[in-house]
Amino acid sequence: MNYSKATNYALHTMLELAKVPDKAKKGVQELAKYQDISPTYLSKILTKLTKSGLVESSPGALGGYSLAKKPDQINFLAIIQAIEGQIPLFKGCEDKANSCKIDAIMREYEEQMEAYLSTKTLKDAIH
Amino acid sequence: MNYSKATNYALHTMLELAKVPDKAKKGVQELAKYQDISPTYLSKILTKLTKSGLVESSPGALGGYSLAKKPDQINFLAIIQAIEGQIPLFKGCEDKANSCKIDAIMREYEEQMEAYLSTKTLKDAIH
DNA sequence: GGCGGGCTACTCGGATAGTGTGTGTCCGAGTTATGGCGG
DNA sequence: CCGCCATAACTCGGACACACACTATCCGAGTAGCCCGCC
Repeated sequence: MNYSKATNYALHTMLELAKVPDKAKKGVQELAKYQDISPTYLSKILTKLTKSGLVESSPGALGGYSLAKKPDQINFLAIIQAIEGQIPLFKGCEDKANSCKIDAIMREYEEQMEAYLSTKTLKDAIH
Repeated sequence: MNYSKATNYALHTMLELAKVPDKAKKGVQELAKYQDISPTYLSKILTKLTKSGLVESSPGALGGYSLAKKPDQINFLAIIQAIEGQIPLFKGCEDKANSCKIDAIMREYEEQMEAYLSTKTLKDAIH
C-alpha cells in the first residue's frame, strides 16, 4: 500500500509546468531530464494527465505540454486520481450487505483524505 | 494504490475476536470459514498480528487465537501497519534535499491520516 | 519572390518484456489436551 | 485407581508456485513547423 512512482513523477512534472509563466509549453525531453527518467515513460504519464484534462498537448514540431488550468485550480487529488485511477483504496465486504461497520469507518476515512487532498493545489507547492 | 486483501482479512478477523466475550480463544479453522479463505493463509496473517502484539496464540490442542488487549485499546492504525508494514505511502525526492514542497504536503497528509486511524478502535466497529 | 513538397522534431498510442509484490498452497516441526494401556 | 505413553488437534514457520500490477522500453503513426528547390 503506497503510491506508485508514476504519481511522484506526475506531481513533479505538474510542478515544473506550473513554474513557467502563463501556460508556456515544455517538451517531454526537458521534463524527463529533470527527473532522470526516460522520455518515453514520462510520455505515458502525460497521456493520462491529458485525458484527465489537467494538461494540454501540442503536437508537431516545437510542441510540448502545458497546464490546462491555472495552478491554483489544480489540486493534488485530481493529479493522483489521474494516475492511480479512481479505485477505492479499500474494498470492503460487498456480499455481507451493509451491516459491516469496518466498511463504514474506512469509507469515512477515505472521504476525509480526499477532502484534504482537494484543498492542496499546485499553487501551494510553489513557494 | 490500495490496501491489500490481507488487511481486509485482518480487520475482520480482529473484529470476530473482539465479538466473543473476554479474550476467548478461537481456532483458525473457524475464523477462516467465516471469510471463505484457506486456514493456512489466514495463519500467515495471524502470525503478523501476533508479532505486532495485537493477538496472542495458544499452541496445542484446543489452542487458538485471542486478543492481547481490550477492544477499545486496539486501533485501526496498529492493525493496518501490522499487515502493510510501516513503509511511508509516499517516497519523495530524497536527493533534491528539502526544498521540495510536495514532500512536505504529502508528509502532512500522511500524518493526518495516521492520526485519524488512531482514533478508531475495534470497539467502534462493534455496534 | 511566392508556393509547394520533403524533412525534422515532437507527440500519440499500442505492443512488449522485466520485475517486484501480493496471494495462496504445501509440508514439516513443535506443542498440548485427550484417551488408552499397563502396573 | 494412578501414572505413563501414543495419538490427535492445533499452531508455527519456511519454502514454493502463481497472478497481477508497476515499471520501463521500443517501434510505428500522426502532426506541425521549417527549409529548400521549383516555377
